[in-house]
Order: sequence, then structure tokens, then C-alpha cells
Amino acid sequence: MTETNVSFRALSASCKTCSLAELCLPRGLQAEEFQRLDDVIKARRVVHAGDLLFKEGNDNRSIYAVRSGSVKTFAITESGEEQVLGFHLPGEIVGLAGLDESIHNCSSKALETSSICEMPLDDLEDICLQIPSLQKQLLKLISREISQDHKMLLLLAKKNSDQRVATFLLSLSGRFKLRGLSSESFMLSMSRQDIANYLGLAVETVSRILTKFGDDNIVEVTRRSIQIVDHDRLLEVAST
Amino acid sequence: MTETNVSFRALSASCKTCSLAELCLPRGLQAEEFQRLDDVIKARRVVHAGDLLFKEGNDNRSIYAVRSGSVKTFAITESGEEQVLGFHLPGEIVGLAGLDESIHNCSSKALETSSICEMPLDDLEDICLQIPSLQKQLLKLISREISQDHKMLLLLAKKNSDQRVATFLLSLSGRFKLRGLSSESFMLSMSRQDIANYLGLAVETVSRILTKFGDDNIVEVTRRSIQIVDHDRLLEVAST
DNA sequence: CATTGTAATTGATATGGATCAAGGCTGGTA
DNA sequence: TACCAGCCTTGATCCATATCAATTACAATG
Repeated sequence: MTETNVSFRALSASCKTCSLAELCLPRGLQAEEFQRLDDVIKARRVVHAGDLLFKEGNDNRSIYAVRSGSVKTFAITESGEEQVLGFHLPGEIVGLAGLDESIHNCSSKALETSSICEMPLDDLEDICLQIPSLQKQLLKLISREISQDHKMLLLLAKKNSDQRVATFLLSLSGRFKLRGLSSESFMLSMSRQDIANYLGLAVETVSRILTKFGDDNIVEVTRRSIQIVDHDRLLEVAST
Repeated sequence: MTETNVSFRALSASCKTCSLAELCLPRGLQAEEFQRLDDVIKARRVVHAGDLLFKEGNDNRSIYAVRSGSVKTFAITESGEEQVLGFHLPGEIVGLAGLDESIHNCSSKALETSSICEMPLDDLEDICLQIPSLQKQLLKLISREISQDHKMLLLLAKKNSDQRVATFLLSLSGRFKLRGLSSESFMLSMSRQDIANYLGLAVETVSRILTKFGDDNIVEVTRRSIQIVDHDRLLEVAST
């Protein structure tokens, strides 16, 4: 892979001008601090569906911010199966789980063509010491990740398949809204297989439930396009 | 509750002399740094089975270290049920999930008489800026928490009930070993109900599986006492 | 435009674990 | 020492979801 490969071409955008700054790590930084963070960000690269951002066992300690597109993180079980741990949308940080070890303990793969910012941890730790608010924001993001995982534990331990799928759609809906995108009409970048894996269900079950939600006029589903028709009913299903 | 109540009586021990220091937050600190951490620790208190360490919605931002005994953390679902998120043994830190918000987003309850160190987050953040290695250790613990949660997601999404119970016993076994206690013979401080809740199973299922493991001579179970007879078979069951 | 491979749907059947319903053990208490 | 309450175990039955087996619908490719 050469330096001119599009995958590693630095994009012109900086944190300072990024429209996602308010969702991302630099939230609330001063102008001068933006610049320091910019200096740390190694590369803004474009990845394509199926490309790995990082792999379990990788020793390059970095975290990644999604600028556009989407990625999934996953672990491989002892028996070699994949377990999807999460999906990440623009403005979200990927790779926080591996801060302690020198290696990543899960992998991350692009779901579609996506633009990614890579931040080497060693550099990040350095400027965190200089910019306390960045330090604080990093902690905030990490503990938000834990909260999110706890919600997921609850979903897997207690919710039935209808509730799981409804909760999943609502989570995406809410996150799109946060990004100024339509919360009622969006495309799924992940396959039914990925959704099923993430939710601890069989593909067939996910498919059947989406069809049922369609029949019940709660959502309109056409392949990967989702239109939430009755948000209230969906909320009701999610928590019933 | 008066100041002389045993629950709030400060214990004499300090981080400097605590035998758990190598498992706990102060791992790898210098002598002088130990003292600073000691100053921050508000109280070493004794709690009894059923006592709350902190409650969802509490606004006292603290994290807690278990010195002896054990506690569980749990969230309450929309429908008012409890979801056990984890069990914490001596040397383990509780309350890391709520670092970002001003309030705790889960609750913690003692499973037995336990000795607990409370560390107010504001003070901790301050001395973290002065002691980088403490900062680093805190990050390490948090991201270990995330890794642990990921293992749990995998367990709930993919493992059957035998595997879940076997994995649970092995996790306790390994953690006891780390503390210099017997890894093959220990007491469960939590009820079958708590175990079932944590593992996403019915109490009856947990009970039946423990009985089965007994019949198969893998473990000897007498009420809350566990003796691992065939560690290898247990490993096998956990991942089969 | 036809071809082919992959993803998604749909239907039929099987089953692991939940639920319902008793009964038994144990540790605390008067 | 007997009683009680909570925890745990055991048995019978049911059901939600997995699994197996086609079929259909795209999207990519030449």
C-alpha cells in the first residue's frame, strides 16, 4: 500500500472546522487547544466497507473518531465466531476499550465508505496533561461507553426479541437526531446478520420482527431503508 | 445514624499498608504518593449485607474500593426490575460507570459485611493531575471494566445456560486466586437469585445446572459453598 | 441484458430454558 | 427445642426463539 493510496490520504478538514466537534472528543476546547489536538491527529483517512480500522492484538495504541460513515466493533469468541459489540456513527469514538493494555482487545471494521480520524494514545495522553478539559472529556466519553454497555447488558439479559429490535431502532433514531439528521427516516449501514449478532438473536428472528413492525404500521422497512411511522408505538414496544 | 455508628467509623488502615494495594487503584505509587491518596480517601467504612454504597441518582460523585467482603452493582429497569451488572471482590473498584455525569447511574449494595474505601471524585481528579501514574492506573481500571463488560455481552449473546454458569464460577475462581485465596474452594456471597439475574437466567435454571455439575463431579455444591473438583472439565463446559 | 452470488424473507419444526407449582433445607429466634 | 421465613431444589408443562430448509430479491459484474 503506497502513500498515495486514498485510504491514507490526509483530508483537509481539522478539528477546528469539523461540524462534529460538539459531539466528539474536542467538545468545549479553546481555539488554541483545537490546534494542539489537530497536531496529534495522525491521519484522517478514508476506509471502505469491510476495511479494518484495527484488529484484536494490534499494538498501535490509537483511538479513532468517525467523521462520516459508520463502523462496527467486534470480538472473536474462543470458537471463532464474531460478536458485534457496537456500531459507531459520526462523532463517536472507537477503541476506548483498549486503553489499558498495549494491544487492542477487539476489532473494528467499516460498514460503508467512511472517513476516520486516528489519534495515537501516547500523544493524546501527553496533551491531556496540558489540557484538563480534554482529559475530562475523554473520561466522560469512556464512562458513557460503560453506561451504554450496561444498557446493552440489560437488553440481553431481560428483553425479548421485539423489545430488542425496537430498542435498537430507537437508539439509531436518537443518535441520528443528535447529528442533525432525520430521526424518522434513515438507512441501515449494517446487515441483518450484524444486527442479529449484536442483539443476540437469529437473523431470521430479526427479519420476522421487522416484517411484523411493518405489518403493524410501526415502521416501513424496505431492505435497508427504515422509516419510523409510529414513534410512540415503537417506544411502547421497546419497553413493554 | 450517629457518628459513632460502626458504619461510618474510619478504619485505621491506609493505602500504604493495605495488602490489596497491588490490586487496587494505588498500584505502583511511590511512598509519598500513597500519602496523598490516603488524604483523599474520605472514609473507610464498614457496611453490612443489604446496605447501599450508593444509589442511582445519588449526586455524591465518589468511587469506592472494596477492602474486604463483596458488593454487587445493579440498575433498575423501566419496569422496576433489578439488573445485576457485576459483583466486586476485595481490591476491585466500584462506581467507575458514573464518571461523566454528576450522578451515579447505577446502584451498589453490600452482599455481606464489607469494608469499603470511599474516594470523592473531585479530589481524585485533582491529585490525578499531580500524579500521572495514578491517572494512568485509573484509565487502566476503567478500560478493564469495559473489557469485562464486553466479555459479559458475549456471554449473554452467545452462551447457553451451562456455559454461563461455568464461566461465572471460573471468573470467581480466577479472581480469588489473584487475591491469594483458594481458587478451588470458596463461598458464594450472592444468592442464586443474584446469580441468575446477572447471567440472564431463571433461578431454577441456575439451581438445576449447579446440581447437574455436582452429579457430573465437576463441582461440589453445598448451598453457598463451592468446591471445584474438575477444573479442566469446567473450563471445557464454559467454552464448549 | 443476462448471470450469479449474497442478503433477506418466509415457512415448518424442534428445543432450551422459562414459568408454574410444590416441597425441603437451614439458620435465626423465642 | 420447636417454629418460622427465606432460600433453594425439584418436577411438569409451555412457549419464544433457534434451527432447518427453501424461495425470493437485489446488486454487482461481464
